[in-house]
Amino acid sequence: MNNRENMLNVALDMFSKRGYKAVSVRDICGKLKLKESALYYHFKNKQALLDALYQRILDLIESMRSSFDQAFAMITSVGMEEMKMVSVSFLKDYFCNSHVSKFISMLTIERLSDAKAYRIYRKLVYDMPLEQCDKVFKLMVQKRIVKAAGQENYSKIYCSIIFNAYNEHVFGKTASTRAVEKAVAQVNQEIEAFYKLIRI
Amino acid sequence: MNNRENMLNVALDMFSKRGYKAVSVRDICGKLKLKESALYYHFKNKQALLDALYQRILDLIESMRSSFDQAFAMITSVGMEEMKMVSVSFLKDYFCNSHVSKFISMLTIERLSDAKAYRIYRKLVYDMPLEQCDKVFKLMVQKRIVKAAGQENYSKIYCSIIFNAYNEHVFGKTASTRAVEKAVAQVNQEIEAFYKLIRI
DNA sequence: GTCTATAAATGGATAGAC
DNA sequence: GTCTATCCATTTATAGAC
Repeated sequence: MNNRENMLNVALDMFSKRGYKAVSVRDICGKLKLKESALYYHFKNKQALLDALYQRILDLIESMRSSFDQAFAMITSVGMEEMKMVSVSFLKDYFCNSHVSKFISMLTIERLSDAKAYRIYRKLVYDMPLEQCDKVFKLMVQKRIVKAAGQENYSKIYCSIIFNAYNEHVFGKTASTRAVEKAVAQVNQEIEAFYKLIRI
Repeated sequence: MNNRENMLNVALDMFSKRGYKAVSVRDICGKLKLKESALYYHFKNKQALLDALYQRILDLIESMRSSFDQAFAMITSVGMEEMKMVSVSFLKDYFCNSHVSKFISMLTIERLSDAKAYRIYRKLVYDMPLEQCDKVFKLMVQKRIVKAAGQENYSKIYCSIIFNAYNEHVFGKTASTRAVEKAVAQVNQEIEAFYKLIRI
């Protein structure tokens, strides 16, 4: 029953659907069945609520980076089945993670008018995924699993496929399993097609 | 000096940056150097302004569909250079078109809480592009330019590449030529890589 | 078609009691 | 930590003059 936590969770949920500016402190407190003054006890003002959420994402990104690195250290080879498994996990555990998904929605709105949100969005959606993919494809080229020619484009195309499936089927939907399954099916199919094109 | 037009243009510009709810009628009229009552002469209320914009996009989509169809009717063959040209034109004239680009931004925000915006967004960003691409790839398979195996995934992957380049470099930026050039460079490179993978 | 003036609602934020 | 009560700015929208 930590209300500070609740406030952050409810705020994230509402900001992710309508955007920071469009959600009032009254709205948030209404859902929490608390008065505004209760919220102002925990946060200096409305902006501080948003800043606290930004800090949470940054922490989350770092913790994901280290789990990624740990998992990668144990990889020895990547065939088609492994690649499909990794892709689906990437989609499900990263993009579709209920927290991450809400952050992406919120940042999608805020980045248009907030430079800080823009930087965090890029980190979460482009820089981090691309960085990890590059490591995997480099390994695959080294092991002579995929063609060396055109390797500098693999990560971008690969990430495009996954992010696009997320965007098309899951983005903005309230954690619908149906939507996730659709995205997974699309990723499985397209990643298989892509793998067949690049393998030696 | 048609003020109704100006109102729509300014509203679109502001909605695309901050979202419908976060922009006040005062903001819009401030930029127009008009009083709110002037706006309420042309539009029943704030919502009517948004509805008029939605109608504009729907009209724009239809007009684009017919230009696309006309251009397609004249195509006889598609080699690598043609494919790159079409891709760049797709990116520049469609997604980066200053009007379309603002609509995409606005709809990106509104679709999260507005079912109508969601439908229009899908039409503009997924359905229309995919529909056109399918026609081109079918022709390419028929002419034995690209491999038949995996053809059902070509359009999705192709559109992912282009939309992702748009999203990464252009989305949300105020019509920066620099940003467009970056996206064009990325598309050129990735589409070439993709073409080499699928050609016979 | 646009202006001034103003109503009515909503939103951010604080003081002080419990 | 939360509540009641309240303040003041912002916002949507309208009436009536020009």
